[in-house]
Amino acid sequence: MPVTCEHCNLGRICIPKGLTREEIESLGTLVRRNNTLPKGAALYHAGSPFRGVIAIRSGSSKLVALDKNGNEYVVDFVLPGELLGFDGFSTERYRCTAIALENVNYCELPTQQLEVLARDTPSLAQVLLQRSGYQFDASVEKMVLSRKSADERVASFIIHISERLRLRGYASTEFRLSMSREEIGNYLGITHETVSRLLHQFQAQGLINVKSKQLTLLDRAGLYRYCSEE
Amino acid sequence: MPVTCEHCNLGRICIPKGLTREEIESLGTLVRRNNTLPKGAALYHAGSPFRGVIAIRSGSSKLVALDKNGNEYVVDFVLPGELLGFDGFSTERYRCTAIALENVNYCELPTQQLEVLARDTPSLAQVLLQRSGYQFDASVEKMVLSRKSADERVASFIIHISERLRLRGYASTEFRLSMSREEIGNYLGITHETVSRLLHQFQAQGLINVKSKQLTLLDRAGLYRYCSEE
DNA sequence: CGGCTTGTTGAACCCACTCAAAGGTTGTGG
DNA sequence: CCACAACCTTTGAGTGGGTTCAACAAGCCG
Repeated sequence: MPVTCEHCNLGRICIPKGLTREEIESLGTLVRRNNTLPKGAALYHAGSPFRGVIAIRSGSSKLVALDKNGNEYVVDFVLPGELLGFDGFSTERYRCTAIALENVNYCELPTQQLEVLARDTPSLAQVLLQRSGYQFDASVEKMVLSRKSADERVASFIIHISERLRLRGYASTEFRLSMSREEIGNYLGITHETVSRLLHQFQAQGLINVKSKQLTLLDRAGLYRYCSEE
Repeated sequence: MPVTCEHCNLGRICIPKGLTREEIESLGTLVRRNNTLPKGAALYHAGSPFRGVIAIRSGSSKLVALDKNGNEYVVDFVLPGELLGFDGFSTERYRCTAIALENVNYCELPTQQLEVLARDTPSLAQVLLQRSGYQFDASVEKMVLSRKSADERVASFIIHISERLRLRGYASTEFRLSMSREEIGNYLGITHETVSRLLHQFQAQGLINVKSKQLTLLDRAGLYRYCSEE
C-alpha cells in the first residue's frame, strides 16, 4: 500500500482532520512524503525562507530560538504526529531552528501548494488557523508554567509529554525522553542540575522511575498533585 | 464621513492590510464597528464561545488566563490598533479573558462572516494566518524574556511598549502605562515590588522619568543596553 | 475629608543557580 | 571487541537575586 495521506496512520491527528475524503486525496498529491533526516540535522534554520508546514511521522525534534548574544532557547519539542513550521507564517522566514533529536521521518506541505490549496479548499485554511491557534494555547500554558516552582515545572513536563504520547497512541507510562537534561532544563527555564535533582526526588518518592533517558510513570496522580498545588 | 474600514485610520495596521480595495469594501460591510466598553469590563470571557476577531481602536486591554487554582496570569497587553481574539481559534472557545484597562472603542469581525469571507477572499485567510503567526513570534520573544533577569525584563518591557506605540503613530517617548505595577509584574513574572524598585533605579540612572502611571523615556539607548547584556 | 486601593521602601529569607568534581553513557577508531 | 574520548548525568556546598512580609506614603473616588 502506498504511503498516502489517505492511508497514513497519522491521519486523525495530522492536517487532514476535518477535511473530506476528496480534499484529503487532493492534499495527498501535493504533500512531499517520506523524507528522512539523521539525528542532529536541521529540518529548517532560523532566518531561512518559509517552505511550508511539516508533519513528524517518526522521531522527534526540538524548536530552538537564538537571541542576539547567540544563546539557545528551547522553545518547544515536537513529538511524532505533531506539526511544525508555524514560526514561519508571519514573516515568511522561520523564527526558530528545528533540530532532529533522533532520526526523523517527515512529510512536507510546501507553501506554493498551500496557497493554491487554501484557495480551493477553504476548510484547509480553517484547519491551519485552528492549528495555529493551538500554538497560541500552548504558549499560554507555557507562560503559566513559567511562574511555577521548579518541581511543578518538571512534574508538569512529564505529565504533558505523557499526555501527548497517549493522544497519539503511544505508550504513555513508559517512554524515552529523547532530549537531554540540559534541553529539558532550557525548555523549562531551570538548570540541568535542578532537572536531575527533581527527577531523582520524584523517583525517591516512588512517583516515577528514571534510568538515563528511559522513564516509567508509576504514580500519575501523585505526580499530578505537584502540577499546581497551592 | 462614515466610520468604514476603508476610511479607518487603523487601516494600515488592522486586518485590511494586504487586501485589495474591493476586498476592504466587502470587509467593511461585515464588521461591527464602533463598540464601546468601560474600564474594567470584559471584551470576552475565558470559556465563552469564540465570537470573532476584535480590533482595538482606542484604549487598551489586558489578556488574562486563569489556572485551576484561580490565579490570574497576565498573558498580554493589547494597545490601540492591535488585534485580539486569537486565543479562541483552536477550540472555538476563548482561552483567556480580555479586560479593558481603560474605556475602549473597538471593532468586531464576527466568526460567521469570517468563514464566509475567508471562502470568498482567500487573501483574508492568508492575512489571518499571518496575524496568528505574529502571536507565535511574540510568544517566542516572551519565552526568551522569561529567562532574563528582572532588570532586563523591565527594560525590555518599556522599550517594547514604546516601539509598539511608535509603530502605530503614538508618542513613543512619553506615554501612560495604563496597567498597574501588579499587572506589569504578573506579565513579566516578577513581583510588583521588584517592578517598582527597578523603575526607580532606572529613574535614578537618568534613563527614564516615572510619575505614577506617566512615563518619559529619557535615554532609549541606555535602557536598550539593559535588554540583553551578557 | 476619610477610606481604600495602589505604589514605595526596607530587611530577612529561600529557592534555584553556580561552581566543582565524580560517575555513566555513547560513539569511534584501532 | 576493547579503549579512549567526548558528552551527559548525578551529587554536594556555597552564593545571590528576587521573594516575602511588613510598614508607610501617595493617589483616587465616594
